[in-house]
Amino acid sequence: MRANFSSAEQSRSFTEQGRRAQIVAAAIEAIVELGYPRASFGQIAKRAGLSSTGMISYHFKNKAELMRQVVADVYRTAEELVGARVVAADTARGQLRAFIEASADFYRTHHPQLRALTEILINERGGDPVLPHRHEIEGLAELFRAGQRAGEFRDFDPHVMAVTLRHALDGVALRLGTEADTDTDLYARELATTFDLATRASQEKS
Amino acid sequence: MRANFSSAEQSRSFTEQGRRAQIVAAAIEAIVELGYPRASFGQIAKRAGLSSTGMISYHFKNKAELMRQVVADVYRTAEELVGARVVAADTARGQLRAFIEASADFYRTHHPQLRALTEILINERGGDPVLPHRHEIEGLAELFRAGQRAGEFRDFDPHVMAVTLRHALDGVALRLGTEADTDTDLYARELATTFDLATRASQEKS
Amino acid sequence: MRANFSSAEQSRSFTEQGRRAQIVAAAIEAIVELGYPRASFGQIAKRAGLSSTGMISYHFKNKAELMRQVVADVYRTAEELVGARVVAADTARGQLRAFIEASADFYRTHHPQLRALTEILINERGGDPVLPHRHEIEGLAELFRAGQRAGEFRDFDPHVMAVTLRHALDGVALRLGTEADTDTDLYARELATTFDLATRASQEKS
Amino acid sequence: MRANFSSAEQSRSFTEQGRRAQIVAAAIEAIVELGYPRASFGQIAKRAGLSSTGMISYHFKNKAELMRQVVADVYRTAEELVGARVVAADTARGQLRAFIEASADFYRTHHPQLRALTEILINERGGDPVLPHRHEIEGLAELFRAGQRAGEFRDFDPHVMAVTLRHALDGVALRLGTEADTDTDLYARELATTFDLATRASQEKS
DNA sequence: AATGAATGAGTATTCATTCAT
DNA sequence: CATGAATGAATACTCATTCAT
Repeated sequence: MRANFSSAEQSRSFTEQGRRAQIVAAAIEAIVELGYPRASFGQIAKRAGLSSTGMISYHFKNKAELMRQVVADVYRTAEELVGARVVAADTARGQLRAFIEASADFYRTHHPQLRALTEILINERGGDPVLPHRHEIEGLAELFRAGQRAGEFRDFDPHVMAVTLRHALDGVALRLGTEADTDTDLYARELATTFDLATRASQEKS
Repeated sequence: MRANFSSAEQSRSFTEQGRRAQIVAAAIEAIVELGYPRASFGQIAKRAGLSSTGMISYHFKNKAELMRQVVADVYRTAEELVGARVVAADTARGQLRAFIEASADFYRTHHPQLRALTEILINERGGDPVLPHRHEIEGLAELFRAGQRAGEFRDFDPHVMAVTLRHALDGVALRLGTEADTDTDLYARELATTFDLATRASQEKS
Repeated sequence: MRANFSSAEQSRSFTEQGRRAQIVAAAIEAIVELGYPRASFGQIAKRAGLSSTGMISYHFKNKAELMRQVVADVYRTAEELVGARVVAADTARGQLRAFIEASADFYRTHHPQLRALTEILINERGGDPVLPHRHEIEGLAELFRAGQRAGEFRDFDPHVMAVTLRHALDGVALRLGTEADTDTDLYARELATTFDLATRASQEKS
Repeated sequence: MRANFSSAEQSRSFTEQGRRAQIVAAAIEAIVELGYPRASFGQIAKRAGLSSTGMISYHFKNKAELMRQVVADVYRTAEELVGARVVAADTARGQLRAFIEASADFYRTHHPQLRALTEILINERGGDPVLPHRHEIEGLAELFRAGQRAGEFRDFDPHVMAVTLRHALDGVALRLGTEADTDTDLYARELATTFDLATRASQEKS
């Protein structure tokens, strides 16, 4: 009954995992609609179809723990979707382009999740949740370093470039929230070209 | 009346303007120290040397109005400092570099203001405050368009590039808040090179 | 059925009686560690090795009923241990001394029970639970009256003296909770002398 | 306007001191009527004539701080009333008797305060509030030591006797709460005799 | 007999805002 | 201008109790 919970995660059956996922989804909804500071347990419970905020506390020790779960879930999903496409590419340039395009796709298909993630990371400070972001930037920096070693990329600071790309992508996510008509494909193409030009070794063919 | 504002800001003569500026400064302090959701009137009053929150309500109709004032003040200062250095350059490429370097300088010298601005813009939604950000992006896009018309820049989407640059710079500001040892000069140099490479008209065929 | 109760208390055979005793013991632990107001069903269940508070409600109609059971259990145990030593003495003076010494021994060997009892009696009011305390004081008063009839004790108010002794002993119990190094033997000796002097018929004219 | 606040303390004028005293009084009422665990801010506010619990938090940082204030107030009053009568006596025996009688009087005239004090001290553990009690016991022990040095008292452990007396008196206070018809004068006389007999040097005349 | 989920009332505390002085 | 008191709603979180399984 609880063996196949990973597929039941989206269902309405009230298993522990199901309820937790339901509450996480409601938290994302609430943050996107109201903004982090107004995403109270009351609002989250309402969106989760719960009759009282007590149930949230029953499933999550803390508000902080709930938020940590939101962050972890979004990161996990993003890494699964983006990572698969990055490793499928064989050159560093190809991986960079794949990363940017897969990220943009992820923003388009999961933009509430992304918006919620951004708000939480900005507002929940001093705790652990920022760490994953740092972890992700390190992964990007490593990609850049590998490309530099392979002679595909010019000589730039990999960490700074990783931060730049990461936040440029975050910017797209934020646009998606406020400008409904944002064309993600355009952004993806432009960003891919922009960072290709900015990173490639000068003698490379485009 | 507004010419000697910066010197009156620190004085003890509590003109209407002075009090407002004092409260705005205290709000920035509070947001930076506590984060937007915990920057209450109580905390702001304490930092402004006021013994009651009533005075804040007396000078600002709303909390939203206070936040709007913070945003407006930071934008005005930034535009003054950055704008002066941008117009001093004669080519579009030079202006782009000047913009990036001046922005980085501004972040270094005004990074609490920047941090507060970012937090407010993320959290305070649905109202006017986002408009200035949009206005600034339009200015950047115009700079890009002018450079393209002059043949200095390659053919890219000016709006997307403006958003990308804007958020890449925001990323630096966010780093400054969480990583104390961030080297703004390094970021400035790297970003200038990055966006120069990403925007300039191709010198070699590609 | 109740003869081998103390050994069944630790066993894993969860007879009705065993479960109830287990919960009562956990309640005592919780009260001692957290104080009465924080000794919630959750804390009690955790200490009883139960995974849900529902089981407590299953075995006890009320929180009040559980507390009443705690009080009753402690009283029964105390009366058994102390009573045995009191009746073994043949004079009233001897019985008084035996009572004090046995009580002090009981506090030393059962001081969590005593602490829990005290906290419950103070906080749980308006119900029956205070009655046993009154009953015990009546027993003490009777001891004093018998001693007075026998000419062993001077003429004092037996009820007041019973209350005085009862609470003086309670004081020792409270000390044991807060001052870890309390010397029960010293207290026992001093109290025995004190109340012997305070109660015995005068040997010299006064 | 605020100069004579000590007389205005009981008045209905809304000075800071007056409001605090009013809330302290309401807290005592609530504890006596409902017991410590049910003496919530809501109940206290109701008894203080306040329309919301927010006002209590406005005047007291914490519930703990409010309770600490209750304890401090009751101790201060008791020390004033009892201390005056103790120092008026010239022998240690006289001081002991004066202490017991003054304490009993205080319990009679201030028994809600005493009841509240006892409940707080039992339930609020681990904090500072217990310290005054310890301080008071030290004072009693000092009285006993002085009497022993003067040859008025026999050789007993002054600390144990102080604890015994202190808790015997507490017992009277507790009786007053549950047995409405308790005769404080009887208790005072009996306790005075009891502890006189228990402490006096054997050759002393009574 | 036992579990875990659910409920709904209750907890202290914080908040922006108002108002009399 | 400024204060401090007051309001009332909102906050996260805990609780005893119930109930389906």
